[in-house]
Amino acid sequence: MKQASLFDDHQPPEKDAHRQSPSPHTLKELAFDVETTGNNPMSDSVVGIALCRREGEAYYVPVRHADGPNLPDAPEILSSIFEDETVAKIGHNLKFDIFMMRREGIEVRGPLFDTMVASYLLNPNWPNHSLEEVGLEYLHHRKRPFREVLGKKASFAEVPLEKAAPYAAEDAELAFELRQILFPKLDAEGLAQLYHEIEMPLIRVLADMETAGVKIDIPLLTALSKELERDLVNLQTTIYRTAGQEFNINSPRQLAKVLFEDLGLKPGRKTKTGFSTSVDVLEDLAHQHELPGHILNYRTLHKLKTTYIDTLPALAEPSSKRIHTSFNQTITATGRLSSSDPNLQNIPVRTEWGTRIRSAFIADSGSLLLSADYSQIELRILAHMSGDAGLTHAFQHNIDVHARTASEVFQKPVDAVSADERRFAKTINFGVIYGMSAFGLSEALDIAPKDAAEFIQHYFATHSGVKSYIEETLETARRQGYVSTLFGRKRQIPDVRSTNVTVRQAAERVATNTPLQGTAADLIKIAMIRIHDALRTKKLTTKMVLQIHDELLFEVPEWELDAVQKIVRHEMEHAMKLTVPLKVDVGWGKNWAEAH
DNA sequence: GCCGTCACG
DNA sequence: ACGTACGTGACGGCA
Repeated sequence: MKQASLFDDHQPPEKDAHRQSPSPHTLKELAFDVETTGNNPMSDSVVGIALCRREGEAYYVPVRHADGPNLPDAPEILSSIFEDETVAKIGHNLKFDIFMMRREGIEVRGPLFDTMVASYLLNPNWPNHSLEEVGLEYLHHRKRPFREVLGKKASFAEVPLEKAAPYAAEDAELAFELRQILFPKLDAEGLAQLYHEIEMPLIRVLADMETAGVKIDIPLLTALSKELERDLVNLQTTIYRTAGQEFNINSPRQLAKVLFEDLGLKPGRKTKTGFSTSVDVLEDLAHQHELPGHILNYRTLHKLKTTYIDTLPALAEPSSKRIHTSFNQTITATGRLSSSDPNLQNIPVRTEWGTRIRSAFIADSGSLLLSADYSQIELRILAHMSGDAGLTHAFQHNIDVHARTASEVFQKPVDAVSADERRFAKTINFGVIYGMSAFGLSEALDIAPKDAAEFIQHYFATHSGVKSYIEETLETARRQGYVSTLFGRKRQIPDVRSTNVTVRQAAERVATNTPLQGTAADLIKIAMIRIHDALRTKKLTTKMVLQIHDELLFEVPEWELDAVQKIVRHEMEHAMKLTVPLKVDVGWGKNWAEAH
């Protein structure tokens, strides 16, 4: 690849070298890449910006290099280009670039073409859609490692310009060339609509969510930490006394030795490395000995303390007390988002301690947190996609779907279903979504595999629509090698053709689950885009702050509560027109625990 | 850097 | 006989 830049001749640039750039108004498409001091959008700053408008012609505009010239009027030039709605912006991971440009006071406007997201839609199974990987795959271009360019310098700003400029220019040109390759592929794969109508608009929504962040109550977490520390010390003493020795409770290996060698308890499952000490094993052992119960308590509290209570305050912005997660758009194989650094999609909820931790997620003064979550979204999608008569009828008439499943599986009137039978049915309904096996269901219900097989048989006997839907999905997967969501998102599942039974059955569960989980992901993404739009159009200052797969969390000024509640409910319930209604539960309060 | 474990949907 | 529910991310231990 030709690397053209303003500084190809390795001469220091003229003071107004950037004026060699063509007039922004002649550009219709612009590939760009922002070079930064690091990769933390909250704390790092822009070093320079690479631009490419045609093959073999890339420019680098230094902004904050140690060796200058750092073009004093670059911001005006750049904003006139980047804020031009008629210029499509091409980049690899545009969310990051949008962030960094915002930090420079420049809003990236116009249509987006993100080559990282394009690569993700083409193959969501890939673990890594970095520019290095994607460039290698589609352009057979081996990118020079950033580490190598950085050398011993602490920041890209200290890399000499004659070295920095060609490197940066290459990134912008790579994005430009990837766009030429990936655009036709998206079209050919039927992914263009999903890309342009969902994934690209979503980038700005996610950027705004990450910028907003969510406020935490640090004094509350500090108090919880102290209380938890006392409990843990007490538990540790109890554990050492009960075990008759001191050991590292957090070491599965040392724990296994204590339980299965020193105390002689009967081991359950084995892992690759030794006997398992996981929760289901310890629960069984708790019938034989006092120790496993204490270990389980210790593990739970230790997990909550180290992962959440002690970690979150350190990650908050000191001035605002807000936490800014990353919402990753190109990670999951099904189309869901993921959240990291920190993960705010796995904040505890199921226990009393979970509630206490959620009460530390708070709204700013004068505002409330509003939570809106889809009720049984994947089962409703299953009803729609399968056309199963019973499931569809239940949702259309707002009937308790788990009780109804119980009545059919246990062959008794809905009114006669016991709480236990309903719980069983709920697990079975989850099992259907996961592509259940008799073994998996037996583990989940703690019953014999034979009995689980019987439940499954009863289930499919009374849900012929679901049965044939799953059979057709698997047949389609075998024929075309992939499965699709309602909105056309694809996931390749080559292993459905494997001759290895275990591998094939695992692939079949994936093939069953992916259209359901993936359609739910499409649906909430549509809702997020429309809500984001509606909030802006109506000039509301409410901020969307979190997405947790089937739930959206908003920070709402009190006087906007009524209006926002209506918008959120409407957009979530009408994101797609299905044969069954979508139901959304809305709640609000001063903290996340109250909002639920 | 991998493993086991466990937090969530 | 095998070895199994679907999708994630983060922690501590250990090599």
